[in-house]
Amino acid sequence: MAKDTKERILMAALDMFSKKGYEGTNIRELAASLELVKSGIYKHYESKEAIWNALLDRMIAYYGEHFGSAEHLPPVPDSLEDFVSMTMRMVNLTIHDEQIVKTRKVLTLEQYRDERARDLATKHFLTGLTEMFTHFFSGMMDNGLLKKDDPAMLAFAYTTPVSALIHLCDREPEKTEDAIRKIEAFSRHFIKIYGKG
Amino acid sequence: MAKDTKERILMAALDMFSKKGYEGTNIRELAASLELVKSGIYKHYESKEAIWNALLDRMIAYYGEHFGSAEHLPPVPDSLEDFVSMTMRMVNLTIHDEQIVKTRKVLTLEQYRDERARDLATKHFLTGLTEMFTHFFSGMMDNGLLKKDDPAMLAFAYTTPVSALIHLCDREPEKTEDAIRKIEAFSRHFIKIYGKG
DNA sequence: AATTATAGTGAACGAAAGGTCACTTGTCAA
DNA sequence: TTGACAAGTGACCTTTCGTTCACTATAATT
Repeated sequence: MAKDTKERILMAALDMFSKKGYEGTNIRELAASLELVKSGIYKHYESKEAIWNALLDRMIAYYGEHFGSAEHLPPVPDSLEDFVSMTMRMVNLTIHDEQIVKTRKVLTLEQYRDERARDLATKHFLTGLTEMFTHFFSGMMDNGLLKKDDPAMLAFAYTTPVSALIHLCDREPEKTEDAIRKIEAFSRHFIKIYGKG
Repeated sequence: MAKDTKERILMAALDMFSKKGYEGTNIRELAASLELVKSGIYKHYESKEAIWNALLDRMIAYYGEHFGSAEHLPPVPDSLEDFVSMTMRMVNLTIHDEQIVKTRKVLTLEQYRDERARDLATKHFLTGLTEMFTHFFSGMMDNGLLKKDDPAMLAFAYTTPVSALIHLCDREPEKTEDAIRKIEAFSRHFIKIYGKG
């Protein structure tokens, strides 16, 4: 009679949805993975769709808390080397944190079916990262670390290649090491082009 | 008693798979969309999975024919303006050709479930484009249009942002015009940075 | 003209899906 | 100690799924 069953269901759902998609997931299997019988699930959620909605609520809230505001952002890098290592720290987190990986996969799989998933996908994959790095690049131009340019354009040009390789890791985890090396190489290429000095 | 029913089934499957995914697609509905009764499908394909495999065969073959070899590539651009307009032509094709859009969506939805879809997804979304533009950039460096640099790195840095916006169009078609403008802006930014003269 | 292969129909099937319900069990408050 | 409630069980229900099959209609072949 664990009190955290409701939470465990949510995490198991995230896991299964990320592997098989919403339609491919069935409640019996989900229950079994928690050593529970399917009717037990319905003590905590009234339907499969309710689980899905709760999960999306959670993902949206999590995103808002961790990436939505400027307070959780690292400080603007004070050297180009610092900028590279900040990127690599973020990349390593986002590639190796299972929960984040599963969240990306779920959003990838359900983006055409669910409007809220679609919107969150765009934030996760594009606009969120761009805004975040627009902030950094703005600061780094004031810093004198980067040549003056359109920070939003640079952020777009910087984050989307990184994002493409993160997606590659999600798709083909065996290429992770390679991808990380490539991200670092790209990062260094980038500061060589846009960096001052 | 149309002879092309087998082909029409494949196209209807591409359509439904791209909207609802493989698991979310059911044979009754697929048949109905062709004004056929579900058992009629089984006169042409022995199972749902057989349809899926035939569709993947088709997509793989199509990719090989159209993007796999250098013969279908446009010539290396002979001016930077030509390069931008070549990009925009390609982008417009890939965003507006329904078949290509659906193919991308299907690969997006099934990449974690099916190994062949996974491999084709990587080609479609990353390596194929990169190789193609490596070829162009190589030529344009010989041309004297671009500064000497690592053409593969430039291709990666150029195609992944474009690709990100193409994905955005797939996800949120109402943003297509905006995305196209942004691609052109990025393209011009890119040649300003890397172009010679 | 008779035959045969092909395309399509409609009813039916078994399996698996999501969901309900009466019931049991363990926990905690009164 | 008892009562109430939350958590979990197992049997069961309905619907939907993929698939099969006996049958019909049509077009091509002999």
